[in-house]
Amino acid sequence: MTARARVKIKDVATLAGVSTATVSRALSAPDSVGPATRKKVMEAVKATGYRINSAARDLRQRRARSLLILAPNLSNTFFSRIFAAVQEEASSVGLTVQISDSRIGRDRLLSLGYDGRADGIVLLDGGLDPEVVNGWRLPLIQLSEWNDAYDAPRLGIDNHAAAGLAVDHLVGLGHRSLLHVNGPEENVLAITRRQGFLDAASRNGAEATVFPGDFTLESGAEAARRWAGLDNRPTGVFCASDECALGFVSECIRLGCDVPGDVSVVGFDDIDFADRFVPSLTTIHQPRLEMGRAAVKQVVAMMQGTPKVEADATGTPPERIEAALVKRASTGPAPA
Amino acid sequence: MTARARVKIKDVATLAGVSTATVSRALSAPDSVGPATRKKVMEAVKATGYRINSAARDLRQRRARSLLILAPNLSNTFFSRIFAAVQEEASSVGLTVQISDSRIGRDRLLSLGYDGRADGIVLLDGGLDPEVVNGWRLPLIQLSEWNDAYDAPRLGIDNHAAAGLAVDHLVGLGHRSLLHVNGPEENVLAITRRQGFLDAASRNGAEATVFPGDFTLESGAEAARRWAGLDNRPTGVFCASDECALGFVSECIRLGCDVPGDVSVVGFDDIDFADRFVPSLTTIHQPRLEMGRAAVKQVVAMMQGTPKVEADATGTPPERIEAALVKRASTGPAPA
DNA sequence: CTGAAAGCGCTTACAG
DNA sequence: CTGAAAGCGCTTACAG
Repeated sequence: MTARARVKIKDVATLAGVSTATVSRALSAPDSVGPATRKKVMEAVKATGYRINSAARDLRQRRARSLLILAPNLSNTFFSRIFAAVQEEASSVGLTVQISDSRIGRDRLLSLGYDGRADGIVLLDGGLDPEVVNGWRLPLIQLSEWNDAYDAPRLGIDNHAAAGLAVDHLVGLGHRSLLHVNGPEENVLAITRRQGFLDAASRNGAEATVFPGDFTLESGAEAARRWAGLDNRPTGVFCASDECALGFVSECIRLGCDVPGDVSVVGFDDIDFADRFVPSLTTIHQPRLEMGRAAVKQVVAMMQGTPKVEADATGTPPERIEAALVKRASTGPAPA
Repeated sequence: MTARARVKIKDVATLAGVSTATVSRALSAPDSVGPATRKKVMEAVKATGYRINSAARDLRQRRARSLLILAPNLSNTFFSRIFAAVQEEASSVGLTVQISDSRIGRDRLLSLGYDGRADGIVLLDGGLDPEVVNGWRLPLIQLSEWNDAYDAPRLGIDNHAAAGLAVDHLVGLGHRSLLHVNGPEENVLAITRRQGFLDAASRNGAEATVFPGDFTLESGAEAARRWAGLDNRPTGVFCASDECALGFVSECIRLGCDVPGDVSVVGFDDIDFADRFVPSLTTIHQPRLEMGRAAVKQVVAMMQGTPKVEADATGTPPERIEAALVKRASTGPAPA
């Protein structure tokens, strides 16, 4: 392990007494060279400690063997399992993974889709400039969040229907007055879940209120304080995210209220802490491993030239992932 | 935005009526070309929508403008803020970030340090084969976890002393019998925290017990069940991680015990949920943003040839980040 | 200030 | 089965 100059294919070729072309072939398609040659090359590789320079190979082959994940906030715990799933699936087909925050400058963002370092994109942000996204010349899939102006297939759960599951659950427990703590105003997930909440409440003939929020713990706590100040407190609460719901629940407890005795709370996502919180959180489960894996498969298929699947006649995006309500301890019968 | 062939520097040069060398210079060092030439080139760039092919530039310059982060578990919430900090800091100096799981095959792992796609590594895993790590020919910094057999500088808090802070806090509250829920057997952080716990307990003349664990929520819950079965239950518990501590606390509550009435619990890390849990968690704060930023600065300095800072005479690693005890609601006076 | 030419380290038709 | 040569898309001494 002494420090040595980087060995390149030419060094191996010289040592083995063959051409670089033969070394290249012996390494990438062993069957295409003679057994004796193969042996000589392999010995030279071992003796020199040669490892291929991927950057050079990538340039020559005009592909990077790399996937780019773009997310609006790398420290969001909702994403971490998706990252892990994407990494695992990508790795299994020989691709490396780059992760970047999608909220970087417009110019830098534009470059990402052009610079020859990635050959596919998994986009977790529905809030980017469509001109930038559509300007990229790379296979791309929208995961979780989406934007109708992006010209790319999407993958995710049915957020509208999922919100309905939460409402139906609360109504089934006897709650007649419902509160929704919203996500960020412009966020497509928030908009869809909110609409799903309103539609389901109306369908069930329940009273519906909406408080602002932004998916965070703190916004949930803030909503709880506001809720506590109400004259007629809704008894069933549906939060746009688990973090928000956990913030809501913990602030309620801090204020001396009982969950679910005084108020039932439902979250969204089923992050790891949801079933460890006290009380454990009733929520909508999003299968994040499955989402990450499916996204990679889809984008890899696109890289290999599979034609995009189009939305069917009803406008339903073709790639639906099943979400489900998980009943836990934060919801119970409405107080008498 | 019609689909068009990728435009390269030659196309720009032709349109502007100059050589590719001049285009290259106009773009990377505008002052080195004449104003009129510069203008012609810029117009041609705009007209063609040219964007540089980074892969080609990287190969020619023999650097990748990219940092590689290696972590043993991408879905671990402790890492997410570090990732975000690294990304932010790297981005501010023009570097992209690749993230990879460090628990991939040995061969694939070895390649990462050789393949010309990264020019620096931030390593968050102390459990890799030192031969592989030392075989890499790239500036590398160990962050959080470390391994004495790695030939690279490290950055992190003083885990031994931090464990002492937790113990002193519990002893100060009157706890005389202490329990530690350990991290994974072989993990250097776990070993160091455990030793810090034992040394501080002994220094304080407190009784000390250690249960196995692995940093996870579930292992904390398991330890709580085991604790509950004890005849003489320790009243002060120090867990090797926040997740473990939250698992311990929630299982205690589930078993009908009061925290901190019956048992005080201290965690380690100060993850986002620590202050939102009910009760909020007393823990050791690790400044993860600072850690991520400092790691990037250090590895960038190494890339620019700054000589490694050596450990001083006392053997103290030079790059210490301050950890601190954060007192919250999960700890209180020992029961009478 | 600008251009012709070499070269970063590979792969791949093409020819034999 | 193997090699000579071209080329992936850039940058950079070198010369003028």
